[in-house]
Amino acid sequence: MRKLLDAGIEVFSSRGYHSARVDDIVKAAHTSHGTFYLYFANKEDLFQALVADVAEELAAVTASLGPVTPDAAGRAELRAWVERFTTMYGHYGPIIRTWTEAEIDSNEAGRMGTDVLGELAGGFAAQLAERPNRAATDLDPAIASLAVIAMIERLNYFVVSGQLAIAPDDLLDTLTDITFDALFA
Amino acid sequence: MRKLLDAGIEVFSSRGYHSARVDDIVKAAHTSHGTFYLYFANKEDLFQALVADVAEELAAVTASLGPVTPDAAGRAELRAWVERFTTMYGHYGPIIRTWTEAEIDSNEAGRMGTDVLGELAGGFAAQLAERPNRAATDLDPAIASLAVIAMIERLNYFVVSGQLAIAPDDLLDTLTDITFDALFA
Amino acid sequence: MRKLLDAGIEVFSSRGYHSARVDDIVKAAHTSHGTFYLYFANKEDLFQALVADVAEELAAVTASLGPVTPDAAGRAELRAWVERFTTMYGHYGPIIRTWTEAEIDSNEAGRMGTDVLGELAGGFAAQLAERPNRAATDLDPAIASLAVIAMIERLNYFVVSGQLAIAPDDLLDTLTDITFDALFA
Amino acid sequence: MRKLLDAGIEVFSSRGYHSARVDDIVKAAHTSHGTFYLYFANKEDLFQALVADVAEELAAVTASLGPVTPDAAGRAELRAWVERFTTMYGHYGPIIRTWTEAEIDSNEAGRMGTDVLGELAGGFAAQLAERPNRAATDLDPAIASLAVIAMIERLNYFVVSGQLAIAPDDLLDTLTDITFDALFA
DNA sequence: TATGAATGAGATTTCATTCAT
DNA sequence: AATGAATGAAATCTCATTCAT
Repeated sequence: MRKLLDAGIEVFSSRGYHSARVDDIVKAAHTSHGTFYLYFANKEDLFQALVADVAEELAAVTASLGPVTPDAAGRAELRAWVERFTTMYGHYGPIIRTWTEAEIDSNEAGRMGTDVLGELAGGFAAQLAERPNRAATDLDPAIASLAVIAMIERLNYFVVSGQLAIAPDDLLDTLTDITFDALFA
Repeated sequence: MRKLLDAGIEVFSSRGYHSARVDDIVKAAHTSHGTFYLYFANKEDLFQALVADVAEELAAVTASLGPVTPDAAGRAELRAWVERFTTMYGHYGPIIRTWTEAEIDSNEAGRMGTDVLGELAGGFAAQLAERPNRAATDLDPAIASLAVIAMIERLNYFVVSGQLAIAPDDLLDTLTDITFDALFA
Repeated sequence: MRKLLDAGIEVFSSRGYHSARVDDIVKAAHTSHGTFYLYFANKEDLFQALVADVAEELAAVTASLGPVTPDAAGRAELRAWVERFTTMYGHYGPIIRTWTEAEIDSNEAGRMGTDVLGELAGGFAAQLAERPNRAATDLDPAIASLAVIAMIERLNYFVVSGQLAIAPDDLLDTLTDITFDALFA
Repeated sequence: MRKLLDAGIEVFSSRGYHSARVDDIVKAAHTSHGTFYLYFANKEDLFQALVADVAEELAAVTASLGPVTPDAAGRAELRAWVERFTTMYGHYGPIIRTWTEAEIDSNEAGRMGTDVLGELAGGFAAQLAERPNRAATDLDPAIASLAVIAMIERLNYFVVSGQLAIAPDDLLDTLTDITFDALFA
């Protein structure tokens, strides 16, 4: 079963949800079709299991955000968080991007897409809501948070998918600075 | 042929690239399979034609960016540009998000994905490159530009796909402010 | 119409009956599908028209056989006849071999196959029947005639189709000698 | 798989290569399309497998030719060989004639056509080459051998395909006599 | 008489899923 | 628990034929 899950990551990552064949997965797992259907009801079921793993990881990352104060210490805290996100994304990113593809279907897994990004954004928004003076700026914290999360996820996606080649530090610095300036400065 | 292209937009939008069947497209176009293959070699060929249309629109939007000076006028110029992008995305967004799905395949259309976002980012980066004092900040203009473009595209995506419900003005204001502060302030 | 017939020879020759598409034929004839169906009811109809041409040529060759006496003069006469057959086959052979392919179908043209070879054989058999002393050998003239006709046709086929490369004179000499010895010596 | 091969013989025999549909074959084999494509990549692949079987049989027949001396014993040997060929042809002939049809295509199976007949002819030619006095006649042994093989194959074809109705003994006697006189007398 | 865009029946091929062993 | 051969529904694609112009 673990072999099947790992094979699922591998195959969904390289071929995407729709193009991934059960045959590819069982071959990668060195097992048989029969075994596949012993553990999972169907292709989507396996995918959901992977998505559940990813959601757990994402939740952990969300929870790991400490207070981002409007100073250098806050910026360092934020940078560390972006780094954790990036590390996590480096591992599960391929599934997340497949997830994006599957979103187009009206299946359960698909609908989870924004929810999880929304949760990440919620982590930022929660901190902002507690800052009275933040109201001074005219940006809605919820929307702005979602915007920067969208940016962080999307830029990581381009890096993970190999479409964008930049140094890890540049990625972190850029995302941290824009996020910090936009939300926490 | 026009009917087929329009039907293509419709079907790819609602079902995504892989789930769209040629049968759906010809039904939506009120024509026959034979006619489809008269004009297009296969499903991907039709998709590529649509992508070419979109790429043209994107290029037009890219070219339409006037000078974004670090003042209120510049911010207004940027906001107008974001609005044009959002309008265009409202129309072609469904194809762009399908495009994102197709990116997973190693086909020609897929590979165009980042290229075009890269072009949009290039529009920003070009302006920044001409500003001598910009060098003061430590962000690489190219990467930062790509980051905000990723944000703009992704947030619009969530809105267009109905996963995020916010007022159009809030969307524009948020994206404009973050972008302006990150790149042009 | 002549253009279509010629195009038919060309296309049937190069692709065979089943693989030849009406589209190929009209393209080769520099005309249109509409025009094709103006002159011919369907693909088979055009093929039948070509077969009728070939049958006519074959009948002419059959009729051209003079008396083959059991001496050098007879051998020369036979050789001249084989040469005429070979010349004719060089032109219409491709259609004849397509004909062989079409024989497998239960269409009218197909069924004509052996009939015409039978006619050619009949030309030989008729002469043998008039020779009283021929009865001395134990071969049935009709069957032996068909056998050598089969040989002549088949060997020419291999030459015409490019599967067998031999000098024209060797082809003629071999076929003439075997035929002469088998039937007329 | 054996069922599919047998069904292939049956269907190719009755409909020919191009007209045979995979659907016909799986129906004849009482199996499904899926199973067909489990064992064969496509229609041609199955055909090639059959051709390989036939080629093997043909090679066995070729190898079975003993010395054909220029006397009654040699003639008997030859007649026995022709009988073996005819028996084999009675079984595999339908595939061989389909093979002839497929020859028109430029596929691998097609190209094997003359090669195998050439092998059969080679069996004759090899014996003739060892006979010093044979050089006396002016016929090239290789060409003459091919001519009689063409005759034997083609006449058997007409019999097997039902286009020619003659007694088995007449067929054998005719082919044996002509071949013996042409090559071995 | 000539055209060629449009048609749709029918052929090939794929692949998620089942089930006897 | 594990297997993998078998299935067949569904998808893609072809091409002979029609018909409005």
